Amino acid sequence: MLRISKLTDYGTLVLVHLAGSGQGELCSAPELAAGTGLALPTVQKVLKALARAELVISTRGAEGGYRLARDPDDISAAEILDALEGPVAITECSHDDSHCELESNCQVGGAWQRISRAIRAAMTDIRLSDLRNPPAEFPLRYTILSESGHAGRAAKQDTAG
Amino acid sequence: MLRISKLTDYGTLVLVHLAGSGQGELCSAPELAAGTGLALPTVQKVLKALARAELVISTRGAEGGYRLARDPDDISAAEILDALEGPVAITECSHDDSHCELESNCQVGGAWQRISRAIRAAMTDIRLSDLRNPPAEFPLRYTILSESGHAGRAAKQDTAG
DNA sequence: TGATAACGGACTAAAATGGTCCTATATGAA
DNA sequence: TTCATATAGGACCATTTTAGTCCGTTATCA
Repeated sequence: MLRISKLTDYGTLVLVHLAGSGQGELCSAPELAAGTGLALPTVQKVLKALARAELVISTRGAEGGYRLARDPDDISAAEILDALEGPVAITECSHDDSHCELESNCQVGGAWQRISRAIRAAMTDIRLSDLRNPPAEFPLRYTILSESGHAGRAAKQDTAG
Repeated sequence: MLRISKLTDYGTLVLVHLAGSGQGELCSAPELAAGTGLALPTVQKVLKALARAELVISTRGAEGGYRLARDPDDISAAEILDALEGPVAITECSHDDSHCELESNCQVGGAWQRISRAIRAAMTDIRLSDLRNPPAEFPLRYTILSESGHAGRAAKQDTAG
């Protein structure tokens, strides 16, 4: 369905929250969980990934927590995606050794690549700082691309109530 | 991982093959399976979805088969995706009745929407006719968006050998 | 009437995802 | 030193999604 995972969505939420707390400000995972309304374990998982990707910087120990590694203007949606769901691939193909077995028939590869690049370009253009302003003109429920269907964010965690 | 499914990939392959066979030309599923190197059941499944989406037109009975419903220039990658993996959503959210529970915290929705739109625009620009020319400058194995990783098309079907 | 082919759906196995939890390590304060 | 708090890095399982196959039915042509 070409959808981003919930983890990525949560991660964005967390990053937005972090961006709203001042650059040098430390936020602990429990604080962020409370602030975003997400479950603590989930927030912890997301933060670990973000820290590994060096989008946030962690401080261990009591009074520890997380802060943004860079200016919100310097973090792109593409990076968030990379951090939370790995590199963005369009077609799944061969491993490192051999080419795809259909190669002779495979006239499509380059085209999906063009699509991929366009997607990535679009995501690189969007910065974390852009994500902070809630564009009120959007009903929020429709995060869908095509004409039918619906989307939105549903949290099942009990802490979300 | 923001990847398209294999079915979509296969479908594109089939459509490209169909586009290469002349507009009015009928191709049966077995023919297309042989032509693309994909397993017959898979090709059948893909063709059913494409027929339902009216990207191809089917003719039943002996001597039956499939042909493109429109000019290859009139079929976009976005339509292929819609046909084979449903509408393209970015965040999964609430169902029809209620908004997402995080709505008050959810400052992100609109932004993912912008990304979605950019993605869709990119995919609408790419036409089936574009997919036919194998851009030789691409090594074909790298259908990946970001700097690391690899991609390609791997067929495990025995008919692909 | 029989062969061929699409149609619609069910079904299973494998993989990805979502979410939680556990142990180890680091830090600050009593 | 010891305790409380936090991050780090996994393991773990339930659920969902995806991939792929197969079945019975319907339609068309020879």
